[in-house]
Amino acid sequence: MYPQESGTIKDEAVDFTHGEWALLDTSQWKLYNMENINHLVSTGYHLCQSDVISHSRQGEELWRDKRELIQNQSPGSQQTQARRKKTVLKPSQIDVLQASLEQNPYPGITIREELAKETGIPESQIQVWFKNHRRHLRKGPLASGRALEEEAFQGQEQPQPWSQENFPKATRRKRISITRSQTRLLVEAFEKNRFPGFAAREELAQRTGLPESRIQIWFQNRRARHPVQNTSVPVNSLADSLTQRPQVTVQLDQSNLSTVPGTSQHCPPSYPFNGNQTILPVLQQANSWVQE
DNA sequence: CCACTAACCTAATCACACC
DNA sequence: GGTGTGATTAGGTTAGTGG
Repeated sequence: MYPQESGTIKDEAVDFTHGEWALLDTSQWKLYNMENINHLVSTGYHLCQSDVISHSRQGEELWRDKRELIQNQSPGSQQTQARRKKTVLKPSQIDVLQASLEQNPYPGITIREELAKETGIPESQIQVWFKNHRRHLRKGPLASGRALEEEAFQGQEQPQPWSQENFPKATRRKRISITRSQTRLLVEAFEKNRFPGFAAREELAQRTGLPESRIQIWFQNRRARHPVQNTSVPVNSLADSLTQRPQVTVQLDQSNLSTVPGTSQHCPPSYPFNGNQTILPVLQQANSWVQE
């Protein structure tokens, strides 16, 4: 049944022109998202959980990126930066970081700043580098494939030599205090766009005098503590759930997700699937509207 | 095309100041 | 002790780079 036709969600979904994307705000995007789901259901398209979640997540990303791309475009500007440009580390820099990682995978702010000085890499990027590389230590440098992951999962629980407890407690960055006026600027920006890209964060950094990395953290904390507000319109409140924590937990019946044996091949779950998965009330609701 | 990985996200939690 | 909020973490995802 899936895919019923040769088309994909992407093929079926309504898209906008470049100019139309620019005009979309958050709630309009959500409406767009839900109307696509409705459309797919009404045309008999078979959707599984991962489709909806994945499409919704990708959709918001897409919307976010397209919107930012367009908003940031000024006449004559080259390319917009939704993300920081990916830095390619030199072998000499990697050597320094690798040596430090082997000594202590949880370097405090002092060590990170020393490494920043030595390598010329910004401290915030060093922090990210350590975070990304600690997972190699946990999984093992060769365990990148799915088969290897499963093998590791089935294996015995082993004492983790790289566990945080085995290392001295890292000294934290000194907590910065954000003034009222800085907060006002940040909140203002947050209300316009909850996901500022690199360029937008840099601009905010300039305007507030705060480091870009702290602004990124501020937005992360803010998003977590100020979830998207529900409106009175049902379609919005429903779509809100797509970007927030799932709201219902149900016992999943695999047959509800697919009528075809071996569907997992077509429709692999985006997240580890344990049969007691928390899912979104999207399809149910979407179906009920279609039936009206 | 595909593996690798920097950059980014959420969620949970820690830490600390302030009341 | 409760609250607010900046900082850190794990784990998942996205997207650029290079073989």
